Amino acid sequence: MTNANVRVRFAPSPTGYFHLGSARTALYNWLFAQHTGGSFILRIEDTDRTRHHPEALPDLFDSLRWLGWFWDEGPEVGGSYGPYYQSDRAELYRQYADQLIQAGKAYRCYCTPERLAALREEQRRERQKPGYDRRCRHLTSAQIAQFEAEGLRSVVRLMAPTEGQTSFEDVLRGRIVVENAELDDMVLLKSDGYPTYHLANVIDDHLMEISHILRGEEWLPSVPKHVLLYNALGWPMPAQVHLPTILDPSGKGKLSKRKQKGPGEAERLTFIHEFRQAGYLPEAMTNFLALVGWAYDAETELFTRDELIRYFDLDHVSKSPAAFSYEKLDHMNSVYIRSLGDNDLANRLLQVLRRADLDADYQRVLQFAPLIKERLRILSDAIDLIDFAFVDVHTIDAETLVQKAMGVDGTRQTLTDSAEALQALPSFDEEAIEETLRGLVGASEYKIRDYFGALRMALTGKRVSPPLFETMAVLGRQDTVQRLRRAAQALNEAE
RNA sequence: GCCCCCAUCGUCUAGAGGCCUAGGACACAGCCCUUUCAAGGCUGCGACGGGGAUUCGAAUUCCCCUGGGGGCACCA
Repeated sequence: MTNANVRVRFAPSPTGYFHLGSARTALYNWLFAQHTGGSFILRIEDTDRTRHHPEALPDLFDSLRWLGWFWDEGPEVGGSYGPYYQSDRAELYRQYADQLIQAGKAYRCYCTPERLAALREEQRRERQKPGYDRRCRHLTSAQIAQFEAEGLRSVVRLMAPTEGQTSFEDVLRGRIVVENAELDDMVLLKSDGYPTYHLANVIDDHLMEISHILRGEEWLPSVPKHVLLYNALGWPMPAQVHLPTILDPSGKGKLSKRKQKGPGEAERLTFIHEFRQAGYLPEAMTNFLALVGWAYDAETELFTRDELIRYFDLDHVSKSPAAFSYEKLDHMNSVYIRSLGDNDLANRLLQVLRRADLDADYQRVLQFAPLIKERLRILSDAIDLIDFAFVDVHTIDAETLVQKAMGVDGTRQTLTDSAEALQALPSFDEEAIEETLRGLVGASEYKIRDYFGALRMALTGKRVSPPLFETMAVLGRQDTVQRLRRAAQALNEAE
């Protein structure tokens, strides 16, 4: 399907950092626009002045660009349907609100927040449906004049029908019908003069000529109210597509926008910048997120960006909520890391290592890249894996250095023998190292596992490391021999 | 409480009446490979929530129940 008239928007409100749930919504909008050749619009719904978070916007823009989901219109890129910040459009919303009042389709309500809270409280106690009781719906002009004279603050409410039904078509879910009695007179304009989501979103979607609304399922219940608004304004409604919720990994409840502890005490990653920081690849994030709520066929899970764009369609978007699996993301990320070229990987690792305060140099990282490539789930795994290569002295605990089967003397002997043999090698390359060391193990009474274990420990200070011979070759003769000798020395001192 | 949405392995899913003794992936278990850890290979475990109805035939259609999720603000 190619339709240049497709215009979709991602419309977050800047109240916090860009998180997984919003990201999936943004992605589907972006993919749908790319797929259809339409436009992807970014609009900032900043009409709640009390919840504005100063870092939200920079975080959002950085994250979207990092992911490569560029917007065709919106902040920092412009467009002919602006402004793209709702706070800059406030006057517009007031005009439409006035227009609705003039037409008798909306009215001013002078009820105080306190009265409304008390009303809700009472309704809750009486087990009644919460909702505005429409007290101000039929004020006389005299009453209105009096309230205005008293300087009472007011909001504008929609005059919703009390009987009949309202229905609409959701692309994924089909026809949805609700009783108008369930709807109440929603606030369109707040007392501070700013619009509510409902008013602003309807007006902007219309004026910006949005063709499809792809948004989270949590908006489904408010669509009937929007239908009323579109009707009151005499506008056609864009196609509605309500995306399934992303659930917490446990499958219990919506994925939180805030920090959440996983099993154990580990804090789960929530914000996109955290995934970036941890070393998830934007390609993998895009691929994985696309699959939370959409599938191409029974088999395929790995998609390039272009394939995603080519294959993505609304027909295969799922209706049921999906739990977010961090394990599967990790797996996919590791697949993407393994597919990276050595230079590419080295460049990405360099940043991660330096951020971890390691004095890493490109050449050495490049040499390690192929050795650790298949051992990384996320880029920051590299820190634990090869930090030893970028520190001069590492203290090795004699306790762990000594192999049980070899004893202190045996371990020390192994280290010095190996150091000597390696020192004497004509050529210090991987093959020569392996041949020599295997020869030494064969001549000794020890098992390969123990023998190499001691060397690994001496060299890296770890039980787990990249392959031994390759690591030695990367470290070089001098460094390797020195590490082995220092370790042997440490055993002397420990005695 | 009321309203809306949803329902296949533990999780993500394929499945649009016979191709299904239900396929793939993650996770998990075992074996192989192996200098550690990974990666890789092989094998295994494992699901159509329940009940009716339609039909020659239902995971696929309809109804009820149950379960899960979401919503009921001068927040978006």
